[in-house]
Amino acid sequence: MSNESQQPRVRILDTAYRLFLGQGYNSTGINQIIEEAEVAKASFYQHFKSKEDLCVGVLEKRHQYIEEQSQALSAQKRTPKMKVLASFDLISLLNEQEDFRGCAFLNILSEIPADNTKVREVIYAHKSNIRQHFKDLLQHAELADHIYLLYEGAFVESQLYRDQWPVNRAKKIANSLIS
Amino acid sequence: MSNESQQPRVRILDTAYRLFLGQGYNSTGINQIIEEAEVAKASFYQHFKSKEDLCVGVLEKRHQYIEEQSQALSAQKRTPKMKVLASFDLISLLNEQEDFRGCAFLNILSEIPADNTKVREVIYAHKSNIRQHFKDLLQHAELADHIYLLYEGAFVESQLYRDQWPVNRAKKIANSLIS
Amino acid sequence: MSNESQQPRVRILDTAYRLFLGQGYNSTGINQIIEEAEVAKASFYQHFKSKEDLCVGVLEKRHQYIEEQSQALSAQKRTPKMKVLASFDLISLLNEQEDFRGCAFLNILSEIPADNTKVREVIYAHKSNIRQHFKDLLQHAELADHIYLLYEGAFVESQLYRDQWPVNRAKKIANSLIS
Amino acid sequence: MSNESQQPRVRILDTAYRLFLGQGYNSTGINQIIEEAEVAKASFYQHFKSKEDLCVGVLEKRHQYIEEQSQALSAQKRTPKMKVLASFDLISLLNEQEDFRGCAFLNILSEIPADNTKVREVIYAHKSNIRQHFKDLLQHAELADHIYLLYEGAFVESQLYRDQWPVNRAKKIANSLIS
DNA sequence: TATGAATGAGTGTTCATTCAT
DNA sequence: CATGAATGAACACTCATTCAT
Repeated sequence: MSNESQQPRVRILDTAYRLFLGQGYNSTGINQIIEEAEVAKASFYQHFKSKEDLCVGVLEKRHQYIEEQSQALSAQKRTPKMKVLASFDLISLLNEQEDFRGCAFLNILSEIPADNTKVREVIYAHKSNIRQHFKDLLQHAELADHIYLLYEGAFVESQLYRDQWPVNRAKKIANSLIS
Repeated sequence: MSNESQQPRVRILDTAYRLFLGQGYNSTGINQIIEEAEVAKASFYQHFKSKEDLCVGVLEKRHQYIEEQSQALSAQKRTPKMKVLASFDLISLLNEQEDFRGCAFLNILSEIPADNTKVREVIYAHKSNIRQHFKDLLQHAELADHIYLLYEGAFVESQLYRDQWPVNRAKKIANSLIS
Repeated sequence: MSNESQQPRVRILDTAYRLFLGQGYNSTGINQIIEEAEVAKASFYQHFKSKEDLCVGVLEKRHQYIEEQSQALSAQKRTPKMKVLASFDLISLLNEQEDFRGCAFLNILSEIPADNTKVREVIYAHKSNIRQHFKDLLQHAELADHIYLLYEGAFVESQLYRDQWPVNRAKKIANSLIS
Repeated sequence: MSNESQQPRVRILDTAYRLFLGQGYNSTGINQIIEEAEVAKASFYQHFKSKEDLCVGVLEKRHQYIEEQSQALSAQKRTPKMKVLASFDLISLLNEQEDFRGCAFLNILSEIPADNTKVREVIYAHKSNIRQHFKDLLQHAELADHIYLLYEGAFVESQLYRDQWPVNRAKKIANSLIS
């Protein structure tokens, strides 16, 4: 499927998604995006009113992807416990597929100014969603947050160590925690 | 104590420390640093051969600060368990003092290119040190990593939620985990 | 004809041409070029991806100019011998017009790092072209190179002595060499 | 013989000589010189009041070296003709030893502003000296300048072509010119 | 709707030189 | 005599964004 067979907006979003995740938000310039997406600069600003706006779009796309993968992995499992543990498999999968780039949401959280409300809200929504997901499955708020913190810690640490050990460890712990 | 009463190198490092932590690495330009540190641009490059080099300096300073604070809080405690729990108090303290900016090391990890070895190594060393700290105190590798992942998760999540709940939760869990 | 009546790319090239020839490549900064060409800095980099790229452009423009002048002078002459001798008149003309700045190609050859392939190739192509020109006219390779070396020597020495004597002498010798 | 066993002035001069010839005048910064010469910055300015001043020193040293080599090659020859031809062997030698960097005097002539009288005079003196050398040997002003122009052309062209052909050709021509 | 030329403000870095000690 | 810290100005280059066509 060639680049030109897609709508400009889609091409921009796909390209930015790939670049923001692969090399970071600040390290990715508008020029690189429009060049690789093969769109004109003004076309870009027709579809996204700013780089920040694009960032929101990318994070929403990422959210959707994470959701899909999560549900795909979860669907094969029968018990809530196994569904929870599947979340850690998702991190493993992303680490492998994307060479330990870590959590796109947390990375961008570190890159944007603290007062960037719009982007922060998308990140907040995504993470709250995951947190709630654990709560829904486990029906035990404290345990859910325990798992959630392990999940987040494992994600961020596997990026730092460029190794799956934090995920493996966290999953093992989670397994022992959930009755 | 006025700005000029310090050595230029100290002024640069202090300023960069404050700015990198407060507004991020990429959002802080050399120009802002030298202006607020009141040094000439070439003076800056006499003391630090690049911005990356300064970043290493800042992270080392941060490491030192974290160590000092950690030991100060830890010194008041008698048992290993209480010393471990004191680590969570340190996050609480930093969150309060620095308005939930999160972990400087993880933030910068997200900001730099993945192949920046020098900076990554400082970050790696700092985090490995903390991980080892828990291992030394608890004499139980698995438990130590459990605590470590909670610690990291709590740090990163309190930045996102701009709230102490993740630290409080993590500390409470840690308290129950350690016999 | 005012500056603004031209396209930005043309204004940049004309300005750089004038400055590189008049004051040297390294002594001419991008800032001076864009200021005198009355274009924004980013506009410059839209048309030329680097200073080196601009240098290539300037040398190509110079090549064109030399060719035109050479053919203009040559066209009036009937015999190959007279056409060869006209080449020396070209040096005289340039020396007068441009105050003995010497050969732009050789000057820039001295200014750029030895491993700058792109620029070197333009210089090489220009000089090879001149050398071949003599060979074509004289149909005698050894004689042609003899003339070529005198031509180059005359160009470079008139720059040093800020005087036409080397050109006059070289032309006289050439006259006596060609049957 | 270690670096420190020499006087500072000598170390600076030797280093600058090597660097100016090897990588060019403008591409060589004061910092690189003092670093490789292992002298303090202020020590440098004690011995040379400016970079231009150092340049004069380097060119004088170069002049001396060329003279010595020239006389060494010349001394073995008996006739004036053979002594003249030895000059071309010198270029060959330098091309080999110094990887076709060309004539240091002409290179620097191209690098400095046209109004730099002090440096120009050293260059002028050196070249006048060579020109006079040919006149003295040949006792025939026109022939001497013919050889001189070939000599200069050969020097500059072997730099451009990174090949000995111009020197070989020029020497052969000179051989046939001198009775 | 789509374009690409144009922009001002900024990036990190290096220059040759001076000065207090 | 020797030092190394300090400097202002300049370096080549990139940023996200706008606007006339």
